[in-house]
Amino acid sequence: MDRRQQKTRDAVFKALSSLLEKKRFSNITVQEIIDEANIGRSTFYAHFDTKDELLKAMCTDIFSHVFSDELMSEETHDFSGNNNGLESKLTHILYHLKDNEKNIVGILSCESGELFMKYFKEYLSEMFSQYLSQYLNGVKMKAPADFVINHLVGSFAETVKWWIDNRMKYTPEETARYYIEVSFIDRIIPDQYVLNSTNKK
Amino acid sequence: MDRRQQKTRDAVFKALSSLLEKKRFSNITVQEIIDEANIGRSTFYAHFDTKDELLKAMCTDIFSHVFSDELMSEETHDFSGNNNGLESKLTHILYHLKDNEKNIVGILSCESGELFMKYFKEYLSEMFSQYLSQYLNGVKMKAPADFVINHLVGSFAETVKWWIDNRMKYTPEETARYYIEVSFIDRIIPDQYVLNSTNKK
DNA sequence: TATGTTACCGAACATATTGTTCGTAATTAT
DNA sequence: ATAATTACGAACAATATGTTCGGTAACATA
Repeated sequence: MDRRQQKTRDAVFKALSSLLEKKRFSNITVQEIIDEANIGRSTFYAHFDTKDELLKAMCTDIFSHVFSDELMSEETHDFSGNNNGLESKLTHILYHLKDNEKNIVGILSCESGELFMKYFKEYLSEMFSQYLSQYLNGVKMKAPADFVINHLVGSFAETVKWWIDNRMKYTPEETARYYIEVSFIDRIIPDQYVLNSTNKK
Repeated sequence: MDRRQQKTRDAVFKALSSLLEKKRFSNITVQEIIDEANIGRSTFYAHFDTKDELLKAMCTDIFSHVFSDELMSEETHDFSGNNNGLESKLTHILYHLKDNEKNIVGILSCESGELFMKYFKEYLSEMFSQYLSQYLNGVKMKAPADFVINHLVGSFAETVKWWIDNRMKYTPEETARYYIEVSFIDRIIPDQYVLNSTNKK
């Protein structure tokens, strides 16, 4: 990619991020973004068709780092704790989010976080579905499977939002622990399963 | 309130509700609302300063019915189940939401639900805080109290969204049951507490 | 029924935002 | 060096916002 393109793209992301700290997304004008990023009007529209596309691109950019290929794979080598690696996966996500702290805080603050959360949940949903598929059949619950997934995704997203709203004053490990503590994950992935895990085919 | 005012207000709410079924809130213009409601331009602005104020008024209107005074009080006479009336409270909320189904489905559909959810959570948060204040001190958990409240509120809100997205095909009782099933409420309000509840001062 | 009040109408207006076009200048890759 | 790509910025049409105001209709009260 041309350096100029990358430079423009970065400037726009940074500008939007900065503006989001002060006002909500829908009340930010393209002109403000242009001024803040210090680029030409036509340049903006050469990069993004609309303001919405810009936000989408920005979220996609962030999540491509947060949800790395490694993370999305079912193979995890950390089985510490009694939830078969899930907790370490979540901790991992939180660390990556912290790396992007400057951008994300802007997006989430000032009542504009809903759009970010929407995209975030899409990624989380895929991760949880893939990860839990091996367990869900064996669990006896009244609630439908999609409800269970939705619940786990939604409440982890809420956890992240709470964490960021609290300026990340808790460590990723603590935060992931809190989530596991209030979730019912121990009823889906019982300790027993971990003990027998070496015997699974 | 003047009948004309009420009539105009209703027409605007109905119009917005209808438009929200087709497109997201931020892409709806005041002109479209005016045309759909069949009112004069100046009339709209006499009622609402901005489009945002309109949505807020509409949500407040709905929630004033859903979160009735009776519901918000700590005194509940239904202690069936082992969660000291919480489940029946939630079921109650779901029934009221179903009464407003026509309006709510419009608000929640087409990627515009986030704003509704925001206001919804504010009400839920107050309810849960008030309701759980008597229990939280006695529970031994690592997670901070505000995290716990946030988790319960967020995941119930997610439950409601899931329920509505599924066209309310489950009954309020079933849905509340699913929520209680995946929550950790039984660790906050143990059965034992209910048995002793007649002895509390 | 008469009267004062209030709400609605709708056209017109200034202002602001959006998204496009195009000729020119600067930067980049080879 | 040079050809291709990108950024610039002014100008533009189209659309949306929020206000003003004179006239009309509906309301409450007596």
